[in-house]
Amino acid sequence: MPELPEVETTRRCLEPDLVGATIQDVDVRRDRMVRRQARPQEFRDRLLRRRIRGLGRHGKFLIADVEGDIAWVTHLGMSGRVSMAKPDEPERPHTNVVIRTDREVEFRLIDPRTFGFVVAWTPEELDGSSLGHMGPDAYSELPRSPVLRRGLDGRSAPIKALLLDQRILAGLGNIYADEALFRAGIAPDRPGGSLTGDEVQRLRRAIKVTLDAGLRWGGTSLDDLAYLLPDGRAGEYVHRLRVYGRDGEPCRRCGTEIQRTVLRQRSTHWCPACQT
DNA sequence: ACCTCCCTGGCC
DNA sequence: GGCCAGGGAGGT
Repeated sequence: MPELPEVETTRRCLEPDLVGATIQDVDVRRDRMVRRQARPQEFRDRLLRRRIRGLGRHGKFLIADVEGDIAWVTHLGMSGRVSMAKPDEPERPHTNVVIRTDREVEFRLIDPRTFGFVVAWTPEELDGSSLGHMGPDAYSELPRSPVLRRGLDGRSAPIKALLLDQRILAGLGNIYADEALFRAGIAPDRPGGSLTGDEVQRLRRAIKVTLDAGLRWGGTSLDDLAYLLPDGRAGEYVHRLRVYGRDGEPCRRCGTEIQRTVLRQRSTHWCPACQT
């Protein structure tokens, strides 16, 4: 489930331990995790003995700025999470990548489904990657509503699908897209181009409020606890979700039963009374 | 502008 | 045993 609030929460947790640290060891236990590297060996070679200068994020991508103009990029996919642990702490199952530095705790990427990945890219490779074709960050670069509206103009695809398209806006996933549409009072299957100026303004505001709330509560840890903060705590936003995963339960605002439908192969949760 | 597939684990 | 799951690339 890692979406923008989970990745940003992860970033904030990692920052004090990673920024300024020098990478001493790179251990890839599953080759699949470096599948986006042209040559798998390059991941290790480009990071070893280099210093981490900063830690950023764009959309759902975590980006470490490494000496030598290398971007160490981590994506958590569907089931990934990072754990910062002392080397003598037992490893959890599916610890697929371990990176040790000159600091006390090591970076462990745990990812059962291996949809996540790590990669060390040069600036040119980064530009040519999906990261290079990503829209503005939904949290730190959220465009004004007239700009957003131009992006939706003429689009017949459902607004839910457009919110998930990272080339338009980067960072929303299935949970926060549903939550933002509920807050905006907009039905998920509305064609993007059919939204009025007022509706786009409400949607923009709803995205901001939803992401802020998700961040404030440390992100969303669902029942399976696939996502946890790097220190092992659970994100508490799951208790404040308005629609996601609440199908069959009463709408918190009007009491109508929350519906679950499938839109573009993704589960979609919404209140048929509040969202039109 | 769509589907399909990549994986593993958990739940019914 | 079958179905479901936070994401995204790749092919048609």
